[in-house]
Amino acid sequence: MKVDQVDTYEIVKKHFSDYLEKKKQRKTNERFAILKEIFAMDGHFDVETLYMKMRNSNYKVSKATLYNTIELMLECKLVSKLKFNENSNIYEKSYYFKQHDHVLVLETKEILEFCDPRIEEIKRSLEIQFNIRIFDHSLTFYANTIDQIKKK
Amino acid sequence: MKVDQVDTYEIVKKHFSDYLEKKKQRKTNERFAILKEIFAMDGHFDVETLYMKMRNSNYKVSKATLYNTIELMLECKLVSKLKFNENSNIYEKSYYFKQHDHVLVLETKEILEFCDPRIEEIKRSLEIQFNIRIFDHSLTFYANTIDQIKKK
DNA sequence: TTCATTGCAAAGCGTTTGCACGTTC
DNA sequence: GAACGTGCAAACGCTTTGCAATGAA
Repeated sequence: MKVDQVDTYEIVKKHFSDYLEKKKQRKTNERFAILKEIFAMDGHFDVETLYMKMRNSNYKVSKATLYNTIELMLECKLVSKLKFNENSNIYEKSYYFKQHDHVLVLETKEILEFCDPRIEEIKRSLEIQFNIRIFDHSLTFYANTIDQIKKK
Repeated sequence: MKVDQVDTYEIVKKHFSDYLEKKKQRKTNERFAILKEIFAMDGHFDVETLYMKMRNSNYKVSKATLYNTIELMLECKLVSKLKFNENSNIYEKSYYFKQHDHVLVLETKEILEFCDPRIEEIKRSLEIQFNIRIFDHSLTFYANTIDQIKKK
């Protein structure tokens, strides 16, 4: 099922709204404007880009508010934070995507996504081996295109 | 074979020395003092801790030099950078350890290490699927101890 | 002698904080 | 009308940079 952007926004808006209510947080225009902007972007984004986009939109917000709001979205899983390198945090909207991992292609700066069941198997082995309960993971592969290899 | 610290230092010193020569970089006392300090520490370290240790040692260096030197060690694989969270970069000496991944245990702040051949299998699958050449990866699991689960 | 490397302090950069003002409940 | 949320600018913490002095080759 392909869901267009308007529908997507309405659904995540309800999700966010419910979360705010549950946490007794206020439903401000800023928060919904940010949510809308994030879900209108495709793929991944960083705070600076989001900030610029909102400057140019009809609803300007400060960076403080952006960070505060993204924090709320992280809590309710509408957004997830990717830790590719320590100088630039990248986020992605996450509501409609099942859990996945990433491949960074260096030359093209592409972020490929994949989902491999063997991760889950490794997780189970580790839980038994160390007697722990794993609740999250982060896996990123770094790659070159074949073309790049040939050039070298 | 168990290698004691002195031997370890002599071997990595040669490795580092060779690398500096190859890259036409100077062999300064600071660089070797930092190498010695890192390989005398066990496990992982952050820049601040290393800086403090060196302050109290008989060879004081500036942070600028520390960062510069660590950069060189990253290049020649004597040290690797762990990206657990964006506020605190953690490094580990890496010459004698084969490639491995990490499990962070939240309550105890333990860093467990493991090595699982299934990662290599996933890597090969991705290379074929996306027609790319993967040269590195980063995998971290986040866990709680079973005790912690029970307390909740 | 030459010029890479160093130490120091200042600058950068992304993120957080403090406070007065504005808005939701 | 009582907080909570916001914008702004200043503070933060880690890392990098600029520059004069040092020292490896």
